[in-house]
Amino acid sequence: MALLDLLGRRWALRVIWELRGDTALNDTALNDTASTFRELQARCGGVSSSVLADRLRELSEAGIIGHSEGGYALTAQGATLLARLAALDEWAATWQPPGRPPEEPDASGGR
Amino acid sequence: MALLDLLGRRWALRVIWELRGDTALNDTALNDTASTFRELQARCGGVSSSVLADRLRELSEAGIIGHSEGGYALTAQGATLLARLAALDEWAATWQPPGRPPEEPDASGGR
DNA sequence: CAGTATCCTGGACGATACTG
DNA sequence: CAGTATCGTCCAGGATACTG
Repeated sequence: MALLDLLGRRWALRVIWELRGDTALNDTALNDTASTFRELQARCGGVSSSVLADRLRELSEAGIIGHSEGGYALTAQGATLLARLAALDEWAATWQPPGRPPEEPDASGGR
Repeated sequence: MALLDLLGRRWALRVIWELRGDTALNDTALNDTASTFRELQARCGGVSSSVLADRLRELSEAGIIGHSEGGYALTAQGATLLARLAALDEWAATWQPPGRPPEEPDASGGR
């Protein structure tokens, strides 16, 4: 699945997660809750700007996020992806890796 | 999501995918369709044995796959994960990365 | 603020050889 | 067949400095 090439990269999922709530009404016009580069960087607690820029470009090219004056936000398509990811996240919450305590709800992008 | 640490690793998803169909009836007793190490290695077209062994151990520790006399198979828990992954795969099929032709259905584990 | 340009390093991955 | 043990390579990611 080529999708995993994208989402498996560090911070990719975290960026999407941090943009939950910032959803564009359509693919070109973003709403006013869009996050700026530095905002995202702060919310992702210390990604280096080079890496963040990489992820943002990749996700943009994939049509998952969009970029406008106001900043970055999920595209309509990105929002549908988020829904599926939420389902995975839900599974991960139920997930009981044998021998370890149940996972805390955690959206961290860290490895 | 720590889950991505696991699934993002090379071949991890491919292994799960190749085991689709080989589902244990419960977590300990595997059915007779379980795949052997060499079978899996062949189906994954050229993973080195060291890496395959790593993935199999990680996925086992995660309770996603199981190992018995007959070979490897998904656990009951692993099967529920597979379902969610299928939903993602489904999304990826609909996915239209702007500028590129629609994706072929592809379960390759390659990067 | 919003990125781009460089350089460096750890560790994942792959190949290969080996044991039981 | 079913793995384990070693070793070398390569590149994603991180740090940092810089431009507009």
